[in-house]
Amino acid sequence: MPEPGEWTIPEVAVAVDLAVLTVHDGSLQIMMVNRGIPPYEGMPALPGGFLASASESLDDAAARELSEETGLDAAALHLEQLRTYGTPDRDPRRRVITVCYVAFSPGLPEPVAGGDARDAKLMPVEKVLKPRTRIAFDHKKIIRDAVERARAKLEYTTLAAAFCPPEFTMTELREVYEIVWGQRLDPRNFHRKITSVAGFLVPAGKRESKQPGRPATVYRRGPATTLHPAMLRPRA
Amino acid sequence: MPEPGEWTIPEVAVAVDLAVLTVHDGSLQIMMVNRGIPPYEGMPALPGGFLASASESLDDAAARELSEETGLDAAALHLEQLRTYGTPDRDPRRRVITVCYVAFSPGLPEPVAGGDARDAKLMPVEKVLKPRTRIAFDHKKIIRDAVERARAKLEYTTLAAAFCPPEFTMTELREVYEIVWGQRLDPRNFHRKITSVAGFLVPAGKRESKQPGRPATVYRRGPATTLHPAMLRPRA
DNA sequence: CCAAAAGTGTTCTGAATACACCCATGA
DNA sequence: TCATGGGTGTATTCAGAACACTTTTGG
Repeated sequence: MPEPGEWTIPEVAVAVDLAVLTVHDGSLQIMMVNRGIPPYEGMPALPGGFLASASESLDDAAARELSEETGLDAAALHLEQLRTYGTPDRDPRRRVITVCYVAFSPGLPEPVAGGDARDAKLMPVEKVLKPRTRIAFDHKKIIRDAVERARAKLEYTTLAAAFCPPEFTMTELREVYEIVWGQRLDPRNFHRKITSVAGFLVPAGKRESKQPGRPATVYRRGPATTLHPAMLRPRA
Repeated sequence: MPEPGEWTIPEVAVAVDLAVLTVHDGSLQIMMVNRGIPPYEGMPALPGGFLASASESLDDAAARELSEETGLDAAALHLEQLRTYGTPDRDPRRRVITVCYVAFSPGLPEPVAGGDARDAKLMPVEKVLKPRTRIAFDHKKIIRDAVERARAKLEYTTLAAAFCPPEFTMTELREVYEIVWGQRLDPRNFHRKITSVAGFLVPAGKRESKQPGRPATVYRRGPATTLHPAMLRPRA
């Protein structure tokens, strides 16, 4: 292994990008910002940016960019590293590698106020991934990977609850699964499956009755993080 | 998103490291090199190094380092990105982030000849991960993640065959599972499960009879890459 | 009372487990 | 022929799928 200092270190800029997914308005949506300058001027892009200094950790940079560009609080969200993208020509100006993160956010009460988040907006993933929709850099590929990560994690973790507000009903949780997977699930078997996982949900001791019909039990997130056995996607 | 050129880009060196796993001598082993200089002089480390130029892709750098430091041919191996490690103090000399790859290699016929691979040697993972074993940088953590990746992938992919030579028996394949998972599996149920996955194995039309006992069918890798349904680890 | 949503019970089916048993070889 | 490992058959168990049915509300 050559040592730094012994040779010319290639000039590589290190960035972080964020794929913030949320379930909103009946569809899976992703937080995008509008690019103000070339390249890809005026096109939607993932929030992100370069390391602020040589001593900033990758996780800190991700949390900072999330807060700066979308006004969301990283401490309240589940942030995890997705993958690093480093094709030499992914930025036409210079060599950039970007360490990407995924975050899973509940539906936002206010449409993201404050901060530098002027341009941040939610876009349906389905629309973003359409072949004719133009997205900056290789961000479409990143979004595809992020969505696949979310889909896979629903199977064996309690991640779905991260898409829900602090208190929610079984139907809301089921809709998260249905929307992220794009599959209808049997409400009755779903109910049984979820309640059989110890610690996934804890009853809030309340009931909610918005529509006609029997009122639903209100739940909060429980301490469990993994599902055993997993809830596998129906193989369509 | 700030733009490169608008501000001072922090000086960050980008490296790739490789966790080359193999099943050898009845245990899961990993390719390590010996560090010749400080820091961590004389300690085992993962093979790896810095990007050769600003135009070298991450995948190419990984393949190049694999070949340079171990003499293995990346084209013949399954190489996949694991994760990026970028704690600010992981290298005491300067800021380094390292994009790590995992590779899965069959047991090596010759103990890795040629190339710059003078110091490359296999070490049992069990030994490497012992608390008292000292490993350079944060490489112990990386190795733990790589092993967990391998364990998980055996469940839902045909990766195990990548640990086997081109032709192998059902027992050799089962031993891969047993060694990587550290669990005994029932040979009879294993046989049925594997043969029921279309395209996992294709019979080579031969039989092998090294020990007393009925000769085993010899197989080659088939075209399948995923397992449906998955083969789950016994929950011990 | 009726429609609608929440939740329970029951049956059926597919897959994992456990293990009895047969097969084919070397010594 | 016997020990040894390869491979098949089969009963049991467990979990998911399908769906009838009960419960509890709004209108």
